[in-house]
Amino acid sequence: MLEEPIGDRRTKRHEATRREIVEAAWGLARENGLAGVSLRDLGKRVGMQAPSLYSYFPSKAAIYDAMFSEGTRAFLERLRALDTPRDPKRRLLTSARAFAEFCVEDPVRYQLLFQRTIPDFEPSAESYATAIATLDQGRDLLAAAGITDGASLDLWTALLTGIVDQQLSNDPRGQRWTRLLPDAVDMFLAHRRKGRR
Amino acid sequence: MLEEPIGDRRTKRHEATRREIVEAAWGLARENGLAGVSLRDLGKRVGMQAPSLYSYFPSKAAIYDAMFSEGTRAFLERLRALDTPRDPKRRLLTSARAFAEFCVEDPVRYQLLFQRTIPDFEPSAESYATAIATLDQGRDLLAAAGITDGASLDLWTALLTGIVDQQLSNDPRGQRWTRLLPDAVDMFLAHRRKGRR
DNA sequence: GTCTATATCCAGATAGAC
DNA sequence: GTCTATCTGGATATAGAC
Repeated sequence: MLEEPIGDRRTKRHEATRREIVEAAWGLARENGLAGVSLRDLGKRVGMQAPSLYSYFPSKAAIYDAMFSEGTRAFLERLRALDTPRDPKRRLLTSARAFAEFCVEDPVRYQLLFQRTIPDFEPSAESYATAIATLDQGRDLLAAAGITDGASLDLWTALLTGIVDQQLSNDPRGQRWTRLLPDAVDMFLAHRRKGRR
Repeated sequence: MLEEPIGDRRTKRHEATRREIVEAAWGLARENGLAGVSLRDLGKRVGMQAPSLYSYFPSKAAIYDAMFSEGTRAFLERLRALDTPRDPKRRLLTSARAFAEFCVEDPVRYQLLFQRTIPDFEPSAESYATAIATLDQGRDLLAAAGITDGASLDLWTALLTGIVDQQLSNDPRGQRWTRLLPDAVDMFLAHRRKGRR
């Protein structure tokens, strides 16, 4: 029972460095784009030579994977932290705003999690499972707002992701599209009411 | 007046080869992704060595640029060929369908024209000007359907591009989202009528 | 764990013979 | 116009000394 704490300390140090590397990778990605992260630059940023990174990650893809799983975890926490107003309209708007804010506040994370445009990167099975569970959570959230049928879900996700996408593409630091969210919710819910009559 | 035809013939041959190269580039892009077009592969495909391509284009970016301008030209022609029904709803649906079809029928072209995710490629000033003129044409088309105020335009473009984007990302060869277009037009126009009351 | 040195591969672009 | 040969520079990853 004497060596265990030492092992723990080593493991902790190791873990801390891994986190440091991932953090630096986010920084590089925000500066040069996701595809612009090179192991040379990354090593430089954390103060080691590129090959030393292989003591912490078996490949570059593993670093992307760590970023991906960190992103999904953050998204899940954000969803869980939502309060759920009684009014369905408020409920839908709350979740829509949460999603839009999450996307807009970090475009690179949005790209990694939701756009999947990175060459040669597929999330590991483990990371992917977490992501799926998170999307289920999102679907539950919409169900709580009364949206359960497939066509409605598809129309709503198109509308919401369209707003986010236009915002990020055409006005990344403003609110030109996100401010339309209340209007979009009104439009969508009114249409659904009409459809049910 | 004797040498001119010869010069013409040379120019024509040159132009034909340029077109052949661009055509091959589209093919490669569809197979390996836009970023996956290499001059080596491209040369192989048209039956010459990579350096020979420089007799036809001054750089790789110039090839992308030729593709870009070809794409915008095709889009412009598509818009011009639209008939414009009297009924505003039909008019909006017609243009929406035309846009969605144009995007979905060639995802790589969509990516090049509308997503701009290519590393180190910016359209030349000339190509860009054509693109802007084309977008103006699109805006006129929406104006003809009665959409002129900024917020409405933004909401509509978000909805339409959201549908296209979800279609391409999640069901590239199906119609899961594009079939919602009539529903989307209904929803949007009903909301506008309500807003005007 | 970290380093240097290197392997391996691929890219775009250029030089110069023919 | 087309070729071969090469330049220049980038990437990920590995070998092996310390």
